[in-house]
Amino acid sequence: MTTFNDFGLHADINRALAAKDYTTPTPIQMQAIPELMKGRDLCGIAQTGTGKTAAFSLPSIHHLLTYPHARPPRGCRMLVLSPTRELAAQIAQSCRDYGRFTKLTVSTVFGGVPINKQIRDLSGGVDILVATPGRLLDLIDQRALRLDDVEIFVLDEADQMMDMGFIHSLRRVAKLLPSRRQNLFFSATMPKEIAGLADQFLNDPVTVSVTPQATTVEKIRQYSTFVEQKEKQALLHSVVASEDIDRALIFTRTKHGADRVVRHLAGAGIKAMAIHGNKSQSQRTNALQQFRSGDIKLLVATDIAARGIDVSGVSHVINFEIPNVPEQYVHRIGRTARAGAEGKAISFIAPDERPYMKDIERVTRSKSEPMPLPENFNELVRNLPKPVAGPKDTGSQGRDPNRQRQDANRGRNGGKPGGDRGPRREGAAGAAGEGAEGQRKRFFRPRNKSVGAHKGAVTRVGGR
DNA sequence: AAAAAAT
Repeated sequence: MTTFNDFGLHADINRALAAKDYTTPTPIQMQAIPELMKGRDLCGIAQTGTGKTAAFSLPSIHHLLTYPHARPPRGCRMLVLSPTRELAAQIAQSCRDYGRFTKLTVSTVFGGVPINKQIRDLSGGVDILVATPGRLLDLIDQRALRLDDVEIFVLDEADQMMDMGFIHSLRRVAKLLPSRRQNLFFSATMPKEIAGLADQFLNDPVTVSVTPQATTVEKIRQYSTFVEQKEKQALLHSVVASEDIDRALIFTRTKHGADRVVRHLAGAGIKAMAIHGNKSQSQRTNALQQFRSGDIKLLVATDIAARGIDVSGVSHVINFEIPNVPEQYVHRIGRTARAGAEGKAISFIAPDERPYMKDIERVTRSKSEPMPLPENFNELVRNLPKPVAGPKDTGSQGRDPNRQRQDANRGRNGGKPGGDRGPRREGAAGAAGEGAEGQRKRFFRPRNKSVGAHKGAVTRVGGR
């Protein structure tokens, strides 16, 4: 049987693994680590929880140690991009753990927190940088960071990074990377568009897949209940009371919805916190930290927490509202039953959500078990405690009519999703010289066929 | 259609 020691990783890494009591690699680690140590590009189809972070960070740290190199001032040797701040923080923490017996430096940069410390951290250069796209570009624009020295580039949750609003940043980042580098690309699902992108982006990649396309994790028992939207809150209270919950993640479709659920729970004397993109970064960090520590057992979240967030002991995922993208369901319920544990997913399905659930069952090729409403449900609905007042209800209302900056960003993406309308619109950046070649659709440098794929094979770009 | 990500 393969153990971590068999990979021939740097001794300092093995020491860290031993300290963590890690001996047996997961399937993705088994497949990916040897190839990555050869310097190959990698296309990984995997969710977090499959051991993905270690799969890419261990061989990368090995590379950084084996080919020592002075830290490039204001640069980094390895760059990891993540779609959410929480995930970035989590990845950075893993890298620190694995590199704890080395002198490698790990930094993380994302928005919502002061930038000055990040600028200072970067000034002398770092070995590993984990970032979200917005702040990364901000730092680059401020000349606090450059990407010329990146040897390893990791794109995590690539399918989410392809979304509108991310893709522009991603293209910019890609252009700033040196052409010779190792690319690692991870995506939980691999729909056609992503596969196409991966193809442009990776150079003769090894493909590893540990979850068959968007299928539901086996260990999770899935239940669903048909319930009117208005009565979901009562059902939630009943579920919280009757289920043996260690930790539960409750997903809503909107940020507002998440807050409302928390206020209702509070009204019934049930402690819970919300996490979503309208909360300040400190509130977000705090909520996640309290959920991790067990101070709160219920975390109500938008899909900000659907991916990647790795909290052990999540016994239940409750879909208070059904996601309308089936893949998102897979991500959500993947927050439970992690690392061999068992888990339960319970979905509340309002009449108008039935089609979504159908879609989900088709995509996951699984069917959830019906969970009946409790006997005394009508009574529960009638006696539902009032929610505690929200911030809006408490104090001065609408004393803020100058709220018209919402649309400030609108102009940029112009909202035309698939719109290939005209080659012009490179938006804000203005006519940035940019090659005229038909590279509208090329998010990344075209894949260079130049054989070899070996370390030495210098890939050239732009020479056409 | 919503959410995320820069201020």
